[in-house]
Amino acid sequence: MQVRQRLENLSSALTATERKLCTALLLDYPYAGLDTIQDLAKKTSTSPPSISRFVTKLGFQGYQDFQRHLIEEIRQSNRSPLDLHVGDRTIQGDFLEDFVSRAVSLISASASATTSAQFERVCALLGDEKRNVYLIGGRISDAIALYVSRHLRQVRSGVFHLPADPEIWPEYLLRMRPKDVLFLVDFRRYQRNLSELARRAKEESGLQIVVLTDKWMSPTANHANEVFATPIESGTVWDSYAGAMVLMEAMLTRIAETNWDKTRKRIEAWDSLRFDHGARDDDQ
Amino acid sequence: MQVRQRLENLSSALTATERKLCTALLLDYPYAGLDTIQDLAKKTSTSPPSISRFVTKLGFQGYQDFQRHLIEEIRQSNRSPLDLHVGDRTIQGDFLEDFVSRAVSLISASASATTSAQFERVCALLGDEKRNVYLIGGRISDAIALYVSRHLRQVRSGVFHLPADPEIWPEYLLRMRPKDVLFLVDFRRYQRNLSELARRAKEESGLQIVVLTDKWMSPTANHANEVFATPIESGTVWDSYAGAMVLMEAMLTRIAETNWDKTRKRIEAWDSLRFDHGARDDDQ
DNA sequence: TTGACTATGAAAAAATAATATCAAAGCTTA
DNA sequence: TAAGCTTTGATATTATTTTTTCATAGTCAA
Repeated sequence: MQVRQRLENLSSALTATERKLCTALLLDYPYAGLDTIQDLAKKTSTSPPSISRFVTKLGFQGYQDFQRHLIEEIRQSNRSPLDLHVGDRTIQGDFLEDFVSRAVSLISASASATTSAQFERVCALLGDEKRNVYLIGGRISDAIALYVSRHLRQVRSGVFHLPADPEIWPEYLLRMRPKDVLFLVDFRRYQRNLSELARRAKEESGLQIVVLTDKWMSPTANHANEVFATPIESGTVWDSYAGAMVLMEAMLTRIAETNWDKTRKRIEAWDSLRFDHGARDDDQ
Repeated sequence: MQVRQRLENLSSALTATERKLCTALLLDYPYAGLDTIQDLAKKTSTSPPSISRFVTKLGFQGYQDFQRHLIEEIRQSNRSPLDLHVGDRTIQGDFLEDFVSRAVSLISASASATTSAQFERVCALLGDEKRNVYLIGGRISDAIALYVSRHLRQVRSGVFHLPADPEIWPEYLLRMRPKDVLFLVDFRRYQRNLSELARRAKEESGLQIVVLTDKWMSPTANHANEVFATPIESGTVWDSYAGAMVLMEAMLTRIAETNWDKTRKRIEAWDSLRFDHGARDDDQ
């Protein structure tokens, strides 16, 4: 029987340490198990005895026997590297596997819903340090806005994540200049106050507006210069923002790579200033 | 350099015994070299010292070093499509498309690094309304924690997203009870104050700790009852949290579907209470 | 044929790795 | 809260593996 399967079979009867080991073994399967018992213990912050007991529990004679099995598995599956992956699949509970395949199609779809010209335009816009960037999202989608703003701040200055409270927005509205960019994330159930914000920002300062939304198009999109529309229907009770997330990661990567020299210096400077006890800075 | 290549390079300068070894190694490459030195000696009718000398001659530190190299070669040759990208920084062809294919492999990998039993356990834990849930993440990964907490709050009560400022944490620490759950998101560059938080929370209230991290395992994981380890290497300048994100979405979906009746009622009640001008509530 | 050299493996030594033991810590249950 | 059970890693022990040492056998040139 595959080691992998034994892990799965036993996984309900594992102790905390054993679960840690199980996780580590699966994450870099099957190579993690080819380390010496000491190295593996160190990497997983457990101890050799625990590992020894664990593999016994899995039904092997000992650690070396366990390793021989792993090697044998590799050898067997070598004929087609795909075997390993196919093996992976069957082990997963249906739910996760199923969910992942849906997410994968969403992601592919959201990439193809974006033209590379548009993608490049937005990257250039957000990467342009002469423009301030203001970001905000809806109740849930603000997590994406936060993710983008935290990354963007590592690349450039002039990034402002608007607070949730609309009372404070005017303060930002007053600061916006025509060259600036307002980046809105708004998925369905759209929030009226966001499109209100977009309208007023456009009216008062005429800045560029970029909206990340779904195919039903948030009303915010009416005021937008650029719209990323990503599919979000996962066929489950929640919408999935995975497509949007990957699109944003692609965008952030593009921006950072385009200005890599500057980015690198900025991150280095940033690191040297980090409070090492790790107080996280607030997005103002 | 590949072991194979080293063998070929040296093949003209080999003694009789060494040629025998060379043949045996190539005949069942690379697995023959994964035997113990004694077994290999027996199979090739040579002796351990000869083999030891031979691998030294090939340029390795010793037999174990030689084996490590072989394992690394196998690992390389079984690389997933994702890994193949690593290294070539400059993405040619369509940037987006390429990025997406990397993300897809990350997502599949993070699903296969999680056993369904573990997945179910964590879902049950976070879905259990008798337990309060506290969430927080690192500087960037807090976006994920935020995403999870916003969703979770639609499903159940007793969800608290900790603020970034550690000064305020004690207030939450005092509230934590043994049955509660602390959900931490911490990807590399780990933040010391998060593991400090985990340690103190564990010490003072003995609650359950669930950690979402990467394969290098945040120090936070030492205090954890459950660890989700997801791959994050995108082969670009930033790590990608897409795998983690999808895993979280799967989890949230699972939780919502399990308690669907309650969830539906909760969302309906929530909607009727919404300030329609859409002031977003703060995660306290 | 001899002597100088190399190649080789048996045996011993060393290094390394794995497991058993045990005390302490953690968890459960009454 | 205490007693009893389980889990855990430090330490000690044992087992295994690898390398060194060294004597012998083989090879080649003179």
